[in-house]
Amino acid sequence: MAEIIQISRLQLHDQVALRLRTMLVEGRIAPGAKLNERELSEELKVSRTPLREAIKLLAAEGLVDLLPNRGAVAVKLGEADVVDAFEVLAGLEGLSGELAAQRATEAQVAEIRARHFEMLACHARGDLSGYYRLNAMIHDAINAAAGNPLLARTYNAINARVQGVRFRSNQDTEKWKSAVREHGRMIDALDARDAPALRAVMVQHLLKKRDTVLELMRATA
Amino acid sequence: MAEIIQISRLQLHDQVALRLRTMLVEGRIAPGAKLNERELSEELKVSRTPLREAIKLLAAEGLVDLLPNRGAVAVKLGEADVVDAFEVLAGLEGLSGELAAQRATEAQVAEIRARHFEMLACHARGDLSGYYRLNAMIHDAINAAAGNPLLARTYNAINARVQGVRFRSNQDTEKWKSAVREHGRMIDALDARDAPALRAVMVQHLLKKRDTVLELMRATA
DNA sequence: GGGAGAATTATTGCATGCAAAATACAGAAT
DNA sequence: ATTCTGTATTTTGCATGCAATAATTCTCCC
Repeated sequence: MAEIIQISRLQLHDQVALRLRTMLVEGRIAPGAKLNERELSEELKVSRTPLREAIKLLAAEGLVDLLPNRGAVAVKLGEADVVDAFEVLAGLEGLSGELAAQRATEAQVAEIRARHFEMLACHARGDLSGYYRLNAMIHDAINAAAGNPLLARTYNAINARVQGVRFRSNQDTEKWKSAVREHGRMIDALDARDAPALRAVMVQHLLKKRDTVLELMRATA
Repeated sequence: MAEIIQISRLQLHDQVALRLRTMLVEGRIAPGAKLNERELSEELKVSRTPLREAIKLLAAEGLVDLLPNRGAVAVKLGEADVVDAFEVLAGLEGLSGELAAQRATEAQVAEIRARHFEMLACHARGDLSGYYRLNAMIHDAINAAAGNPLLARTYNAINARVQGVRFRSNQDTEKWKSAVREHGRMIDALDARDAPALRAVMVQHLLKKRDTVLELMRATA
């Protein structure tokens, strides 16, 4: 209940930021496209003031570039940007894994393990979107278990930048299988409370994902 | 010249954000204090619109908290917040060191070494503010040498949160000497291109700084 | 036909105005 | 005296208006 009230009480600029964010991540606003304030304010049925505030927020998150006196454009990620983003994400996830292995409660470990099996089920069924959903949940849970909200927030902010390309890079069967195996090793390391191992496997996992994304970028370009 | 034009061309909301940021970091706006829009707009001689945009930016950076329909308050860092921030900073600096050891050009290494000696000079003279300035320059240079602009930006954003407490924690002679020794080991590791060593010493350095800051917080509280 | 320059249009950036929410306050009831 | 309640004031949040900058179109000249 409280949740619903919270959501309905979201201020206009936050609602707008939310909608714009998904539009950007899902590619409904194409990379490189200009964000016209009048058009968007009509489409979203809000005045320009909250819209502009939302755009400033997205600029801080790195989802749009702000050109003085010329408005905002959706960022178009080059290979270098993707490499940089994954480098930072790998560092953050590695830290997250290290901390989670040390700090996770048994209940948290059990929950992560359960999600892991649900994810295996999605993999078995070939349910990619379910897999992605569970995958994100597991990573969120690990971030939560790490017990550092700032780390989680920072990770999510940077992840949002590459979410678009991540999400379009539907990996092939072989890569998928290998990603699942890596997830298995994550669970093992977490069970064993082996912090360096969990760090290593999470970093490795992300670097592999980076390569997949880069391959896709090169293929489509 | 271009710099000056750039600066004068800074949009109003960016100028306001800049001024507010320093006011927050330097404690001219006390932690926990409310940011009254009318007061601030009169003090900074701007209308509420760019002021509000600037406040939103600072909220994204984590320097102020936004309470719906009740405005913004300067964040008051608890011990947990400081611990979290330094944990993330240590992770990022560790990564930065690791990459810098691999990627720095000889010219960059030389420049960092030169700055290091200038810093030693400040230490010898007991010039704390010069020391801090050089210290920050060295860390920026290492971030630059790491060759990941996103990493540098992320580091700076999180560093801004704790800049206030960092900067007030004037360490005693013994701690200062030990910090200088650690910096020496950084230069050695960078010279030797020993990435794991540079990572380790930078993480260590930051964790020590964290302890110093925590001591000060406990002492003043 | 093509290009340089000027006028027009569109768009952004900032200021102001207005309504809704929150806070402060005064008085009454317990 | 304290707490509750209704009102007044303040303050925030959003919409709109206006000026300045950039984009576009049109005209004139080559």
